[in-house]
Parts: sequence; C-alpha cells; structure tokens
Amino acid sequence: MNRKKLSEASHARMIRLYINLNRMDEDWRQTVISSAELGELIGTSGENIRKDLNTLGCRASGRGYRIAGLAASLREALHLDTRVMNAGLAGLDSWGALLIRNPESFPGIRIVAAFDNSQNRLERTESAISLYPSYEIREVFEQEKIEIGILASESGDPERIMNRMIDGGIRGLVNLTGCQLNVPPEIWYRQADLTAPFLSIVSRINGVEK
Amino acid sequence: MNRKKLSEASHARMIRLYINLNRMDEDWRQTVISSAELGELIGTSGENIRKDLNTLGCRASGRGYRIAGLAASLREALHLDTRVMNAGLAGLDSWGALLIRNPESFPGIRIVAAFDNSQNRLERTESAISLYPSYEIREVFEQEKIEIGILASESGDPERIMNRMIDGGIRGLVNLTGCQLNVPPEIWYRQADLTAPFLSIVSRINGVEK
DNA sequence: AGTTATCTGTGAAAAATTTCACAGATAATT
DNA sequence: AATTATCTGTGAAATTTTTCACAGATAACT
Repeated sequence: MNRKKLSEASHARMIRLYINLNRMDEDWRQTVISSAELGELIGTSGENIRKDLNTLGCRASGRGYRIAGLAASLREALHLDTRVMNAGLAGLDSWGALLIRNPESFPGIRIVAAFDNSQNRLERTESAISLYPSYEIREVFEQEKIEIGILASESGDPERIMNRMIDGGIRGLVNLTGCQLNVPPEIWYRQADLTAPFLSIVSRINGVEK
Repeated sequence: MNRKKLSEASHARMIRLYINLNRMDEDWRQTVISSAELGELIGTSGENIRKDLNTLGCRASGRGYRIAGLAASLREALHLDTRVMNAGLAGLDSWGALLIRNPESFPGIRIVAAFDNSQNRLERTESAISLYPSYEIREVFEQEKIEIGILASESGDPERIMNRMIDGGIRGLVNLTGCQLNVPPEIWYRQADLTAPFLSIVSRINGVEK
C-alpha cells in the first residue's frame, strides 16, 4: 500500500530497520515501540522514522508502533515478501569464492550459478552450484531466469561482464569491486566495495582532527 | 595542505577517485584530464570534482588536471601516504574466515590478529596470523598497537566486542555486519554490510516502477 | 603575438535531507 | 469519565549536497 516513492535515503533506512528488527524478533518486553526507539535501532531520529513509516503506510497507535506486525508490514511494504530471486555471480577469486560456498547468504536471494574467466580456476573450485566460463553468462542467465548479477572480481573486463549480464536479462546488479561501472538507468545498481570504507577510515584517522 | 574539512560526501568521492585512478595508473594517452572526465571515472559531475579537488588544494592548469601527479597528490591530501596501520578482526565464521587468509587485502592496512568466541573454531582454523579468544581483545589490541577494529560476525555480543576494541585503543571501526552499534563519536566508523545492498536491490526490483 | 576554443573556479539557485516545533491524538491513570 | 503524560504526524526552518551559469584563465593554433 505504499503511497509515494521512497527517497533513496528513506529506502535505505527502512531496509536497515527491517534487517535490525529481524535480528531481535523474539524478546521484546514491550508490545509497542516509539519512533525514537526505532530510530536508535538504526542510528537515526524519530522524525525520520515517523516520516518513513508513514510514507510506507504504517501508522502508529498512540503510544507508538505495534511491534508484533511491524517487521511483517515492512516486509510487505518493501516488497520483500515475494519469491526468492535467482542471482548469478562472476569472479571466483576473492569474495566470490566465499559466496558460492553459501549460496543463500542473503535472505530472498539464491546464487544459482557462478562464472569465471579462468578455466583452471573453474576446474579447481569445488562447489554445490554450477560453474561456467564467463562467456556463457548471457546464455545461462537467460536459461536460469537470473535477475540479479553479482560482480565479485576486478580482473577481466568488468564492463564486459556487466554487459553480458544485462544481455542475459538482469534487473539488478551488485558490484563488490572498487571499479566504476557505467550502468544503464533501468538496472538497479548498488556498489558495495569494501576497499572504500577501509581507506576512508584510514584517511580520517590520519587526518587527525575530527 | 588541505584547506578546510571535506564534507562526508566529498571525502567519499575523493576516496573513490583515488581508488579508480590507481586502478588505471598506467596507460593514459593524455597528459591532462578534465574534471568532467574525472567525474565519469566515479560517476559524478565535473563541478563536484572541481570543488572537491580545490578543497584538497589540487589546482588545474588550464586544460585540466595533470594526470601524472594526481594520484600521488590525492594520496597525500587524503593522508594515505603514512605508515601501514594494524587491524584486528573479530569473528571467523563468515567474512572473517576469508579476510585472514589474505591479511593485506586492503592497501594501507594489515590484519595482524584475529579473534573468535569459539575455542573450537580457533583450533580448527589455520592461519598465518595469530588467533586468540575474544576475551583477549583488549590486551592484544594494546600490545600490537592495533588502530582499526573489524567486526565480521553477528554472533556473540557485537557491542561487547566493540567495547573491548575501544578499550584496546582503536581509533576506527569497520562493521561488516548488519547490526547497529552505538559507536562513541571519537571513533571513526563505517558500516559495510552486504545484506543491505542486496535487500535494497530486491526491494527496488519488486517495487516495479523505477 | 593575437585569436580561439576549452575548461576551470566559484557564487547563486535548486534539490534533497534532516532537524525543529508544536497541535492533536491516544492510552494510561485517577 | 475526566485528566494527564506521552508520542505521533506534519508543516516550516535549517542544513547539506548537487546543479546551474558564467566570467576569467590557459593552452593550442595561426
């Protein structure tokens, strides 16, 4: 029932709220929770929470928001209540090697195929999910109805890998590398590069004054 | 020689620019590069780049910025030119297991010790770096002069792990988990949780209209 | 040496986001 | 049932960030 489009900031907050609500789903001593408390849960203000939840159509009842249905309401409002989505992963050298070992690391997503440029690595890697050479990305993505691409390696030509995924029909792309991609606007895109936050912290620490 | 403090947005951009400049350090056909081109390199506008670089004290020369010294200038302006920093990692179940296998995954940082609550896991894990039970965090962080804490696991009590790290003298903390931490303001903090971007994309895809 | 095309540096406007402030609503209390 | 304390919902102000617009500077060209 969401009324208008959430801003990026808003959306990010609600995703974080959803994650953190689920983390502690069980032991609430209260039956109702205030926006300020929800804010603390994700490091933001009560006002933000109230506006966000209102935009999603969640209304409070006097003393706060009912905890019981809140996670479920969010789940629905954020459209996280639908089917499990198939994902395909390219790059088995670093993060990729870990992710394929646990193809359901992320709720709502199942990694169903992984790809690498190196035939050698494909042969050496043992995995419960199917492995293919990178040039088969388009074909396999189509066959397996893969909607999310995961770019896990900088080696090779990331832009070319991306384009194969796009040809294969993805609607979203998560880029775990530091390299810039020119992503067409119809593809939902997130960059989640770990190098950046690490460098950022080093830079700030050395910058002395805070 | 940076003149005033960079805003968070600015700082994040410059870190990303630095990373991407280094990725292609070699083969420039040009000797000078325009702010618009630099912007393309990290997906932002020329104006942003110009303002950011100016704030850092980097000046252009007519037709653009000299490529040759740019990465080095950034490195200095962002204080990334100092010593390698020691980091300590808590949690060997998921990302942690991978990170300790390559303790220098991030430039400027060396993971020198890792910790876990489970004695069993400490014994089973093979590693080139030293492993300790979590209750020794404070002591080891002090001894090894560890300045950056890495929280890699949700299990256990993340807030308690963090507090041990703070008692041990960290100045920065990278949180790879989805859980919220109440970080004191004198600690530089970044959350780099992979679950959030994945859920965010799933949510946006299912939200249909873009 | 003068002309020209390009790109910078930077105020000002616009857009996005957060914080403030408070009337109104709800549940607890008496 | 009336009172009270608390918390919401939401405009308005403040802050942050991005985009616009353009005078001025620089290098390339003739």
